[in-house]
Amino acid sequence: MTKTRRRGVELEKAIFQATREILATEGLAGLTFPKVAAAAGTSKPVIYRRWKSPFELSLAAVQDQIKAENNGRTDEVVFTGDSLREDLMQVMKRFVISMNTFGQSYVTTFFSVLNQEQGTVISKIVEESSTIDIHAIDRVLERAQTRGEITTTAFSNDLKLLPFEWLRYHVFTRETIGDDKVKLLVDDILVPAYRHAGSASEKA
Amino acid sequence: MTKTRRRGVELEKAIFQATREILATEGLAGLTFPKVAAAAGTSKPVIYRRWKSPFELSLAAVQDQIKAENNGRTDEVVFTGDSLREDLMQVMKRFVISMNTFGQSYVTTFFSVLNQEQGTVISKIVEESSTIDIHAIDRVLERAQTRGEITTTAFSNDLKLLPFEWLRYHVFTRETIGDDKVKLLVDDILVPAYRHAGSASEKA
DNA sequence: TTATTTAAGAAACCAAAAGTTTCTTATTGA
DNA sequence: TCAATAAGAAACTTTTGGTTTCTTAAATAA
Repeated sequence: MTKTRRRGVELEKAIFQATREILATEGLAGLTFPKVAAAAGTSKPVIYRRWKSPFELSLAAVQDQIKAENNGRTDEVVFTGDSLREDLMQVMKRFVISMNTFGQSYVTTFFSVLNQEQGTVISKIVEESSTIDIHAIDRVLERAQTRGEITTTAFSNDLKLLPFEWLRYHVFTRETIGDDKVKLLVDDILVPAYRHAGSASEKA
Repeated sequence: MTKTRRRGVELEKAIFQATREILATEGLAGLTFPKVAAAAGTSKPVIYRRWKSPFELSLAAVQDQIKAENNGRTDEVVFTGDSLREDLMQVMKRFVISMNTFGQSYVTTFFSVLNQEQGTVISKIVEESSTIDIHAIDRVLERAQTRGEITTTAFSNDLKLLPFEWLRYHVFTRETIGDDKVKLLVDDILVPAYRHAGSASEKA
């Protein structure tokens, strides 16, 4: 009988997988090297040799998943709608999908809990995705302006980010985001807001 | 020299105080009975006799503070504005203030981290405050309808809760919520959204 | 194929900190 | 003043995270 002994990337994949499972069930606070080793069916020294802290391991595990699922990022989408509403629906639906897959554990585990230095690392990640989100909205707005649906594309970043942040909130609270929320967002919030900017009353 | 030895409510207050301090600095993950005992200047058995887990203690400590600061709840506010916009500003500003005081630690510490059963307890708390929030918005909308500013008060709870949830999101991410966000919310989001409902185009 | 290198896994060990028990004594109030 | 209650000190147990050592499987090259 040949004792099978995994090593290299194969072993690493198993460790990442185990890490993500613990992250999902117990959060970052419950992630310890001994637990990971047990869950991955390997030994503690293997983990300690590779990573300095559970936090670093968690980042690696999440990035591994993002890399694996990195087909169809919100960034490089081709918009095909023929109205502001259609384009917005495309952006938001795509966002919800990516959120409900890898985003689920990624966002949920990484907020709160993080003390001092760790917070900055997460801030970086959020900032990056914010850039992508804003970029997507900008393109949608430009298309809408070309069509003549809106009269300006000059909106604050706060406004542009609001829909994404609101959806993320619901990920925090472990709710499942359904089509109803997306529809509400697009039809009752975003479209009116963007159209409203062209109107008269701009109070200071 | 008389050895002073606290007991009863006096002692309990000190324990709650210490609990909140640890909660604020290290989060729920860092809250342990020995630490609380040390911080409160008492002994471990005192804590162990009263609470079953750090989580239960944390709930008690936060509720204690809520009870103490329970003057001026969003619920029983008398609205004095003479427009939909004014009333909305009052609601949201009050929310931000309460959020920036006890809400700060309360919300920040309790999301994520929570595994299974704990999540449901928190959901309860959030649900309760949601009820209050919706109630406040309802009253604002009724007043606006009476004034003739809007034609209906029939909006989904999702829509009514959106502003509160968006603000809470920013509390999560440890940002400070300024007047700019409140103004954006009221002028560029809420007022247009509520007014929009009366308009023609209601797509399915 | 065999020798050599690399790295995984088992097991024993250490240290720190959470949790428990016992006993003493201050405080309250009958 | 005495009895009942509850706080605090201290010793102890248990758990668990982290480290070290050694054995041996797997990969690589001679």
